[in-house]
Amino acid sequence: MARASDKLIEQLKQEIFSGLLKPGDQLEEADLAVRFNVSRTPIREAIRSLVDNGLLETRSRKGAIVRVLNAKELNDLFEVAAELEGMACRLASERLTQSNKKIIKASLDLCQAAAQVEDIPGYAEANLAFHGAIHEASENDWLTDQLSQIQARINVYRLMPYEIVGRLEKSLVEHQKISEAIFAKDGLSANSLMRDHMMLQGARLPSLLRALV
Amino acid sequence: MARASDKLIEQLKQEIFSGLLKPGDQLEEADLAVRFNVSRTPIREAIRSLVDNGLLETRSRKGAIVRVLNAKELNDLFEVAAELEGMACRLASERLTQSNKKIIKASLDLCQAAAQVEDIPGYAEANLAFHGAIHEASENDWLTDQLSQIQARINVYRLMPYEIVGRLEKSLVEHQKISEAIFAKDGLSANSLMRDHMMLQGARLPSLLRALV
DNA sequence: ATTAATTTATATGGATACATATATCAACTA
DNA sequence: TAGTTGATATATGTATCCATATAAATTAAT
Repeated sequence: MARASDKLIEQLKQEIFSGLLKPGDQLEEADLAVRFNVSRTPIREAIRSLVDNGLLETRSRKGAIVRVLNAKELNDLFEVAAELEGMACRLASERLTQSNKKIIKASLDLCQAAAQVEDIPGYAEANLAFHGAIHEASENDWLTDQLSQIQARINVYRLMPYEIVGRLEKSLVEHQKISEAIFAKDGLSANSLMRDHMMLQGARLPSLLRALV
Repeated sequence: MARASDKLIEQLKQEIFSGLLKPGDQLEEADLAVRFNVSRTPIREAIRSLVDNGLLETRSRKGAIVRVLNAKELNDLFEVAAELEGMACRLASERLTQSNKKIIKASLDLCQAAAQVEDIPGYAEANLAFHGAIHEASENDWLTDQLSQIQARINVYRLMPYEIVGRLEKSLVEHQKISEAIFAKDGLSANSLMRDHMMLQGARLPSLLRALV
């Protein structure tokens, strides 16, 4: 039997990522205990975990709130994300196996299919698959781990209604170029192409923040 | 008043980093509760935190043990550390302020002083100061945070008696070159010099692991 | 009427009591 | 003698209880 707190962690993460819990929202242990029909103990453990994870923050005796990232913090986060994504591309170039190549290609096809019919949620999913495929191809588990954590953090700020006028097409082209560089084992190009790709996302941050209310 | 679990976390970290608790050692909640004269509750919170931090690991109903990193995991960790340290150098080159420059210089002097008299613990401390100064100069708080966490992890494996025959001198020269590149605002060189510097450390891993018993 | 102080309520931090799963050891059978 | 099964013990997981700090509200004083 899985621990109750583990389920709670997943559930709360979902609620944060889905936007149900918005940055700044307060979490009260007693309320959560009633909602999830468990005692306060596993609730407290889950909250602690999420605090350590950086998704919540606490002030002494003031309970936990969903952490709010300001513009600089988000920018810093994106910079690190861009660097590590670029690193993954470099390593993938150096260590590419046939099977990983296939997986990257498949995810790229998904991106293309979604882009053609302008299926935005579909593209978002395919996009994650594409990046995930590259992470795996890096063969560095620590890196893969870090990136999935960072991605989770970024996703909190990504799901709000955002206009992607023509951005799907551009993103797809960038993906294609990145893949080509990896397949050509050109780690240097793959690295910088991915970094640029990520930084373009990051450049949209200010408008995201404004949308945040 | 600080929370009891916070103090426990620091204490347990110290014991892990100091080698008192070795990888594989089991931590029993009741024992710790007696040792620290608190109830099991803060003990459990501390353990959870350390598990999330990656310093401990748990299996269902089997309690917590000090996490053991195998050769590949350590290698993966070093690769990421090297990349992020390099990134810090690049950013420091781009954003260097006069005050940060002074701090880097000061830490470099500490390294030199320690190296001249072959003061190994002194050099280790100066080394941390040097890297820390560069982290700060990157002006990226997220990066600084990640690096300090990674450094803590690496330190667990670093404190065992390791021979540094002539390594102090070499390390110092590398530090000097890195600083020069940063001061010349040559981010590209600073990045790769630091990456190489870190990877040299990483290359000593196999012997470290053998020393681990 | 406004502000400050005291009291009261409530939510977090910590201790303890209780439930349950796993491991160890012993006994019995093949 | 070796292996399997069952009972007991122990450590983890959960619930609840108690203490205390903080916040809110009410009252009193200027």
